[in-house]
Amino acid sequence: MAPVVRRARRARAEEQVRRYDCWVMTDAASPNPFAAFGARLDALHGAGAVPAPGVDGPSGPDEDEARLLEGLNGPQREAVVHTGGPVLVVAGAGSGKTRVLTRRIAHLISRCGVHPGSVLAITFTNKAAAEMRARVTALVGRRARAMWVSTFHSACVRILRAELGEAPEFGLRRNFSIYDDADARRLMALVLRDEDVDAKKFPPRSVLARVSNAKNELTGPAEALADAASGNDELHARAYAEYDRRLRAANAVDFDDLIMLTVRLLRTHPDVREKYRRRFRQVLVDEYQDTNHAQYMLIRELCSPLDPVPGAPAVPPPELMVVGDSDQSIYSFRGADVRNILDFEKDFPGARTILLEQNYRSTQTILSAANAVIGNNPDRPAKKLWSSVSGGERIIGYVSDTEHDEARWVADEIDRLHDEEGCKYSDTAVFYRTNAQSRPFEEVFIRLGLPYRVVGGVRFYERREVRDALSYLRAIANPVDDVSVRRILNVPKRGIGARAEAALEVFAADEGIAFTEAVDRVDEVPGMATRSTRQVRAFGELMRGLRGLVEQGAPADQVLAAVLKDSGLLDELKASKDPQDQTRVENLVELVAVAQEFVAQAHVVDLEADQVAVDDEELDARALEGDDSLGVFLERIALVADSDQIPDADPDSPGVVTLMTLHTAKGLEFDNVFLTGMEDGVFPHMRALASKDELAEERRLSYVGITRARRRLYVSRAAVRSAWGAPQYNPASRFLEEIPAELIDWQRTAVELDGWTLSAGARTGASRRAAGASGPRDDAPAFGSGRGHMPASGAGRDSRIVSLEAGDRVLHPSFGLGTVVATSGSGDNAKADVDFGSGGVKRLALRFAPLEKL
DNA sequence: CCTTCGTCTATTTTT
DNA sequence: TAGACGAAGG
Repeated sequence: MAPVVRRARRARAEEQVRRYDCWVMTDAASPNPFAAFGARLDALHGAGAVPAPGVDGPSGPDEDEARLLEGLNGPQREAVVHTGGPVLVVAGAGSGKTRVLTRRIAHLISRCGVHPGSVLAITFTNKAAAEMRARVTALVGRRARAMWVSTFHSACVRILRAELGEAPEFGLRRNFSIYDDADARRLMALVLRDEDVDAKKFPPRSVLARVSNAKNELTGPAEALADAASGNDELHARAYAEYDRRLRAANAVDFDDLIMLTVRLLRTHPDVREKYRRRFRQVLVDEYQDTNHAQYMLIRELCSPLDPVPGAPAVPPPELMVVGDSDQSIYSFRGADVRNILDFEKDFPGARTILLEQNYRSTQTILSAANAVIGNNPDRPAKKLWSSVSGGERIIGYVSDTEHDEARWVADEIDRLHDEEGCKYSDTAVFYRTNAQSRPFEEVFIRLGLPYRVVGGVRFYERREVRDALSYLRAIANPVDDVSVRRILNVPKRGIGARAEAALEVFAADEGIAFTEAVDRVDEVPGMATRSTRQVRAFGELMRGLRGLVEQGAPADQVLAAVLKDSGLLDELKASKDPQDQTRVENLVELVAVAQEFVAQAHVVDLEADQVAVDDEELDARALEGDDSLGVFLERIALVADSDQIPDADPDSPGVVTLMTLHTAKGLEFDNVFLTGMEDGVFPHMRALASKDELAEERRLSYVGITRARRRLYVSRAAVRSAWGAPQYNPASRFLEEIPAELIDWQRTAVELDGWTLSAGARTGASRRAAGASGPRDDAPAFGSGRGHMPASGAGRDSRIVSLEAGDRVLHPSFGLGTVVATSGSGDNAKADVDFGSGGVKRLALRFAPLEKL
């Protein structure tokens, strides 16, 4: 890099650090979950609605048909106007499905006389929901507000809160808590401990995963027990039953319950079911390929024919449109079942299928790469995306020495795009497979003063102090929520230890009362030290005071402020000398700001409600929420997703670079996309290598990643990557090799050095060799810019293996990366069976084999 | 009862 | 690397 440029960069970096550093840090740590809801409010005010580029311009309620169909291709048009039966829209990446969905809703409302309140649109994230609402509002005006546009989970919460009165047998009241994963894990850990289950053998996490699967299949605990085919199954079923029992006792549900219980409600209460079938005449589901069985059944319940009413005219069943792409199914680990979309025509007889194959997003080069990669998946309905934008720049590839160099290269290239090509930072995104990979990027970006934002990762709402504060709120809103109460019992430290907690627990169990009640009756609890008794009593006082505040109608932000102050949580952190605690204070302050914004927006919505004629049912729903500021706030927080936190691009600012996992990237698009960590073992992930199905899912993930790019796609990998201490030498991702070579312009490639794959910059004079087999090889210049990279460690193979055991990862000069599956013999006869993946399993004598233990 | 220190182990993706 | 957990000392 020329000195002048470097100096200029330094100056700019300093400036940007000044301008952004603080901002970047706090913002990365504290996303505002209500950004999405802000968009909705903007739309209501007729300002800042979010039209897609060149589409959906502002318009009035008297929109005429021609206008709604303008700019649509044949199949899109058909999807918009089709009525009279179920429709499946198979929408390839970038084929304009959001446009189809929004235009269809607008068309239904303004041309078909469909009442907005009878539209139910389900999206994958709150952000997508907010955007859809805004775009429909831009087309048909504010009457669109009566629509239900939400995620599966929010829609179910809404139905449950409204209808639980009809179903006392569920044992839930309307103010139920929603447990997230961490809460659920905590509860399951308690269950397993009390059942004397060995936590080593059955980690709460994995037991919970099975419970989750069962719920996604709509299997209850009794049924799970009946189906149990082994002692193992039985153990899980019993844990499931007890876990559920305690959830109900705490007046709480987990994520999976939201769906399962709603389905059960609709199945067992015909009156409720009929009510919603009558109400929702038009049902639209986005990302249908990611639905699980429970969600599928929910849709079925909602869209099946109505019971005939004697003497009344027959009401036709609700109309259903689902939109999806089986090639973008990337959530099967969470129970998503591609068969839902593949079997749609079978499940909904008379269904029409419409294919959207024209891509409006990417260049043909990018699409060719995507098609080539996804073409390697077996059992895939043939479809080929094509672009009207022919050609396009070649994909740029880069092999770095280490993950730090990779990050450095990415940062330099982003800078170049910004300086030379006039790209805004917000036009660029960096994707990786796992959250842990964000770190090197953050380090380099901070150093260079590149403004960035990490989406996901250690999330704001998962931070300890934030969870503590929220637990207070939940314990206030739902006093029988034992998990929350116990979490905060001794936070901040108030001298209530494990002994006291156990005594309270035993008392609660004996008396059959909630933990909170045991706290209130602490004087009766046997085995309490007087000292502890006093502390527990003070805690009870505190909680009663805070609940009193809510009863007086205090809004969420005030309750939160009182919690932080009265509990001493804030004081404890402020007094701490641990520098981390200062960040915690900032996070709590940020949480208060979030609550304030929530309250302010709720207020605006209320004002709107006064001005706009809203239909009765909308008012019903509002009445349910209106008096419960705290409850609604908690619910919103529980249901925010990572991708909800992505800021809308502001056309005037240079914006920030977005860093996120490939999963989070679904549904988004950027001019410039960096696909990083393209290494076998990283992406595709190690754990997926063994299974065909999982590998296919990884490939779909790569397809999703590639198709996020509008104009430029970059792929990169590191020859050496350190993961938990030790360096890993990962071979090139197989997905790289599935991209036709002529589409990639390698700016830097790897060479093979005595069997070691290293990137070009690591060559050390003597033993260099031409580019070998294990990396992408091409006509690229061997090495350029002379930035003085040093390989992380020498390529020497110095250590003779002393011992190996199953599970160790090893490197062999010709077979490559492998995993030890078994060992045999000892001393000079020691042998190891090593699985080299595509190279097969080899039995190697340790005395001779040039193995390197990693 | 709380703190501290050491050891251990886990690292996929998330509504 | 870090975060979580357990043992032991204050």
